[in-house]
Amino acid sequence: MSATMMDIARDLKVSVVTVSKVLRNQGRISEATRKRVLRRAKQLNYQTNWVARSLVTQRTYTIGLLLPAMTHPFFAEIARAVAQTVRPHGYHVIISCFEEDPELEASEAESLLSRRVDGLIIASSQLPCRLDLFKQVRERSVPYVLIDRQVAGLRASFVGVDNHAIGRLATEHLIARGCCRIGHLRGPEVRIAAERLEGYRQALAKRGLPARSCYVVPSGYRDEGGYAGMRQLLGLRPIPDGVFCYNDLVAIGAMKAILEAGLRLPHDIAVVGAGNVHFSDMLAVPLTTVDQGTREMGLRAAELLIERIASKRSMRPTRILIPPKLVERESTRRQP
Amino acid sequence: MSATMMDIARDLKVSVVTVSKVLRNQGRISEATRKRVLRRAKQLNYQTNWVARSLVTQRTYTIGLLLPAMTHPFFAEIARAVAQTVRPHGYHVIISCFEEDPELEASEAESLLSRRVDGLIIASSQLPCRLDLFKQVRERSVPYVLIDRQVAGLRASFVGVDNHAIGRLATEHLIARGCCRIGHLRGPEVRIAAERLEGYRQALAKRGLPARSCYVVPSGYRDEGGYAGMRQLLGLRPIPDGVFCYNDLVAIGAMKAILEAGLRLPHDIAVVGAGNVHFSDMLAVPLTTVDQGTREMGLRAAELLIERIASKRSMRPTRILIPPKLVERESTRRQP
DNA sequence: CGTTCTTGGGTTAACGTTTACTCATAAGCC
DNA sequence: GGCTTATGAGTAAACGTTAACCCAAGAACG
Repeated sequence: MSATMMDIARDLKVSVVTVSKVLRNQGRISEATRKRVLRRAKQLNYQTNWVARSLVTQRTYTIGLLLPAMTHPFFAEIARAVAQTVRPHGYHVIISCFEEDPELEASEAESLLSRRVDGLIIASSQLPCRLDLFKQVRERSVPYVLIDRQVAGLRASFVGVDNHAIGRLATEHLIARGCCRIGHLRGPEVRIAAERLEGYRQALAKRGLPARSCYVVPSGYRDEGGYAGMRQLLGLRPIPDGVFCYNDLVAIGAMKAILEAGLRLPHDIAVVGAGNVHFSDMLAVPLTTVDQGTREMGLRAAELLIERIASKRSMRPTRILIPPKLVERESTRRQP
Repeated sequence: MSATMMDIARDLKVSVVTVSKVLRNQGRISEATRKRVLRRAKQLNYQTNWVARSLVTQRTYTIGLLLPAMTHPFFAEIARAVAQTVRPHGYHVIISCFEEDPELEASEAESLLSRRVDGLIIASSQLPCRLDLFKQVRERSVPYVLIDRQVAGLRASFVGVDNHAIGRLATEHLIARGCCRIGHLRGPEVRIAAERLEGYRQALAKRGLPARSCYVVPSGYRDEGGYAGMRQLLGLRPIPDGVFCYNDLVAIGAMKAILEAGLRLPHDIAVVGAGNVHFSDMLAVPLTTVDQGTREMGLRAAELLIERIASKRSMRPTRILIPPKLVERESTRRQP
């Protein structure tokens, strides 16, 4: 199989500890033996056995990333940012997707702990908020950071975007573009969606526009839901002249419904999404969206986690809110 | 910290081995002690320490997935399929993205081996085909399966799609829809692209259509490249009336260029993509594409790998080619 | 020259499991 | 009742490292 330190030690007639010290650049070792060990290691193609090292150091240099989905561009982007951020620190990432299934989320979290990950980044399915899960995690004193989705009733470090601001920015933008009957495809029943909805309401109120409850339609978090939701909005009279969508995927579904109905985009209805996923500006009608700093979210969460792992003693929970930015494209570019 | 078998053993005044046997359901244990151990384990909230177990069993129940990118929907889908397939077998997946950087690919592979993954699934950056990397892998006799991208000169198990067939299907479909000046955005300089190009040529030849080399334009593998490539095609006279694009992302870029030029889709130019990524049918003009069975690719690769891991002795390399399927949508729906 | 450092290494014991044996005791059998 | 055979456990060693000490020999010093 693969060579061990013992092999090197035996060949060179030194102790394993000497080899270990050389390979870790630690302790006093004469230049001569250092060279010999290094040379033999290279010859044997030695590679650290991380399993053995982890057992004694109690550090696996692995973090777990618990995501609802990874085919969703938003989470894929997060995963990428996290992986890139922790790599320079020597960490690897085990990604576990629970496909929005809380049962699976719990069992995967357990499983990751069992593998002794050094820390966890979690975008929890917050549906039945599984505080017991987090009690478990805390009990084992494994540092963790929540990302994107907060969990009610849990004091924990969190990195996310300011969802109120997203709702406000998007809605204010629609108003500025002359829309006065603004609908909202409000996504699934999660806190994030509620916050964006709240931002939407605030913006309407601030401009003195009416908030008609039938203009707010649930839409899930994918395009299919956006398509269905938009068709529902199109059934109303008068139809909205602007729609703020929970996210870009929902917006894509919505735009499709709009175009299918023979309406002009953005002339008849303007659309704003949220998330600024990569292909949003490559659509037939490039999508105006609110960038939620996905990359930065992943990056900050990873940095925060690494910091927690490094400093033994538990620190106070930190909250980081990324300020969103409006990105204007064709889907709202019209005369007020 | 977390409870160990020793804790349980001490409490119950039995040996660790007894505990171990109970927890693994192995060896003869009386029902009475079995119950006692299980109860205490639950009380202490015991969880297998996989690091320790891995050290002695030489199995980590972790596989490495080496991908060029994970924000690309195609690879995200593969990652998902792989993870879902191996989970029931108790495996976790460490995903490592090398962002199309061969250096990073090599170092990540090494790093995964160092962590003693039980197997590897690799979509190699085949650019400078790093046979040395694979020699390494083989030397450690870690089973691996190549996915999507073959590596020239390497006899290894491979799961991919029949790329000639993709080129043929797409091109024949365009011909059947009445196109006679068929362009091709041929993607990056990789074997897959060459195979699709070959399929494209075969189809043209079979129908006696001319293969004009200026109609074949490189395009990278993302939408930006497709956009640029299509603009180049639009500069030709006569312009093509049909385009087969390396993949869906490229096709999206191409469609954008077409619409921007004021041409009608599919009336003036029909477009076929490849990959059938999730949002292809949610575009303004839903994209006709060739489904490459992405999910099945991931699934088959994972199954193959698990099989290899299970059967100690090395088996002969297997090649699995998934047959592609044409999915017709609006982007080619026109009268012949 | 005796004492104290420094240098370069070695010893021993973990880390938390599993594996391969061994060994009492009780049961079964003629 | 003496023999074999199940049964239910235990012992010792191993997996490949690292951590905490220890120690001999030479150097430095007064």
